[in-house]
Amino acid sequence: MSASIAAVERDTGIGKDTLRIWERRYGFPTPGRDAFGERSYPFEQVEKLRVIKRLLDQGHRPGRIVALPMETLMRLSQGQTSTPQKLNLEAGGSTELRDFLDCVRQHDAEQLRRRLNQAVVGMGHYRFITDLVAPLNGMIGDAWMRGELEIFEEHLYTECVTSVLRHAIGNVPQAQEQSRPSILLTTFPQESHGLGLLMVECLLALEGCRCLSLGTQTPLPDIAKAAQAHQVDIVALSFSQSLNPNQVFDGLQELLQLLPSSIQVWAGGRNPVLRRRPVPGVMVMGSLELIPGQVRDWRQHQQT
Amino acid sequence: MSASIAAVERDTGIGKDTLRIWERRYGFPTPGRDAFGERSYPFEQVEKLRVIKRLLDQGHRPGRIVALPMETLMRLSQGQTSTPQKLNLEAGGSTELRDFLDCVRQHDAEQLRRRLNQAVVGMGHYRFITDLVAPLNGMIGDAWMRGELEIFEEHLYTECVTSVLRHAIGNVPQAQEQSRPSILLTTFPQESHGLGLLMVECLLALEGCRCLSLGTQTPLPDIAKAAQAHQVDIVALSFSQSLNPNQVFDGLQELLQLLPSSIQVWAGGRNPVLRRRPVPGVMVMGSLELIPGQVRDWRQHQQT
DNA sequence: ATGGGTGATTTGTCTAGGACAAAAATAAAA
DNA sequence: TTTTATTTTTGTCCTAGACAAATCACCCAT
Repeated sequence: MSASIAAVERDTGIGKDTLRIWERRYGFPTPGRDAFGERSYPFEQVEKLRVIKRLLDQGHRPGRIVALPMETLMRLSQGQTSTPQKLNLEAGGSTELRDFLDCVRQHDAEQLRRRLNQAVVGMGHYRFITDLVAPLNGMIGDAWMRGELEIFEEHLYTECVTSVLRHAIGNVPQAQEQSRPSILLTTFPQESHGLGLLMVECLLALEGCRCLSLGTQTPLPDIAKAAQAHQVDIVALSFSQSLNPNQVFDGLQELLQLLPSSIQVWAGGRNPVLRRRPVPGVMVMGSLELIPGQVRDWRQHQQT
Repeated sequence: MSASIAAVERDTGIGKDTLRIWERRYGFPTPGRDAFGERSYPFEQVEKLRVIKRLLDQGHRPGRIVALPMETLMRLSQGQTSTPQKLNLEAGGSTELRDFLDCVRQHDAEQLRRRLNQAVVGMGHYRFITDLVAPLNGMIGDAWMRGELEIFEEHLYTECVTSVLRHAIGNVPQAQEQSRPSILLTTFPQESHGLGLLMVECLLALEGCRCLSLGTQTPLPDIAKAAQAHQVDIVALSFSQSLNPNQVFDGLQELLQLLPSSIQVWAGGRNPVLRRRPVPGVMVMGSLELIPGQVRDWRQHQQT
């Protein structure tokens, strides 16, 4: 059971060049060679690389951790939470959130979906997203970071929430054709995570915006073309943690050049680069709660 | 207006290695160099590369087309249809289908969604998928191949259909907890196209199967883990044209090894490799219409 | 004409090691 | 303590060569 360098890149998100140079610099990984002299990564090393990737996303540096033994890495993973929000830590999430998490752990998709649907009705769309889905996403992400959750369990969760959210969006009264701002939603080509986008779409629709989603992974030139074809006021993008920070930064700058200055660019999501290295001209939405205010600001500013 | 090699890879889907070797072999592209000696691709060349990528997906070979002037490439794009189905050609699709296509061309998402929703109610779920969505997908794909449709227009279409389909699936009476076969649905990691999966999910749900979708892009080991954790009877996978045939073939074989032989693997989608090089042990669903029959077959076979 | 080999060509992906700018960490100065 | 300069770290790009697998082109026999 061993994988080619391309397969490892795909499964870990670490580039081929990087894998090769780690081998040279840090002495890990140490792939064998197949009959053709090509690198062949044993399964355990791929597992370890995935743990390393997690830790890198958390802020650790390669030189310090790549050569470490698996055991030490696991210990590092345990003690840490990606978002140092006191809220999550002190209570380990409210009891209600824990119930949802337990559904995921027990693979009970039916019940999870049922409860989510109840929550939408009970809490209303806005709070459902800000107070339930958003923190749950964080908890799921953290649990996965700590290795407590399998990837397929996260997928199952994502699929359930997606389905419920899409249904919820369908129930938001459609904005008028001419209502503004009209907003184009999508993600960059490498970004396959579409849940954040859906949450934003719902919140924007609640504010009476005209939403136009292209789904995930739209090439940059096409984002620009769509924005102009539909004459939108704002382009909203979502960036998950998994994205390469450089590509996010470069991509945003490139996109700004492709768009007329009259169209604003809003960026949100958990990707650390947004806070660490803000791109001039891009409005960074640090939190979902800021969205309604931003929409109101836009409208005020536009009326003048 | 010029792009780095990483940006070109992102926007065209052509790998860095490939871009460099085309330059050496075919004399195109001919990027300039920036202040650091790194390749800098002019905008027009990126455009041309995207056209080339389209033609490659259609079956053309690099050696024949990469060096050709833009004008010739455009002419090549025009005359061709990917699926030589007489049906599409002779009438250009029924007039009803054409109406939907026009909605896409005119960027009228609202009307498209409205009409799709009407169609679901009017035709029923089954025929909506087999007689409307499936051929429409084909027409949209062909139009894109011919360069008549922008990528963002295709994205908009996909997003609309996805939304309508998800809503439709919500209305299919949920199968009993214990009903069988229970089926796990997902795609391979490289495959981001989730529409086919949704169509299949809907058809299977109509047949009373217990569907469990993981969404797109699940790593192979996790597909196997999920299948065993949920004790499904069948793993159903969808493969679009864009996927690398090798990866499909290798991936399917690898998956079979990870799964116990009691779990069947069903594969569907437009990817040519499925028909050209069938994988022993994998049931290939050449057409959506075959699904109900296959489910019935499974049940009969299982009762014995 | 059509089906089935066989050799030649095409093509993507891998390998090697070197180079260097940008980011991050550390040390030094205010 | 804050600011500035210097060192280290780190990812990505570079060149150039190699080769297996897929595909084409050709010939032969049915």
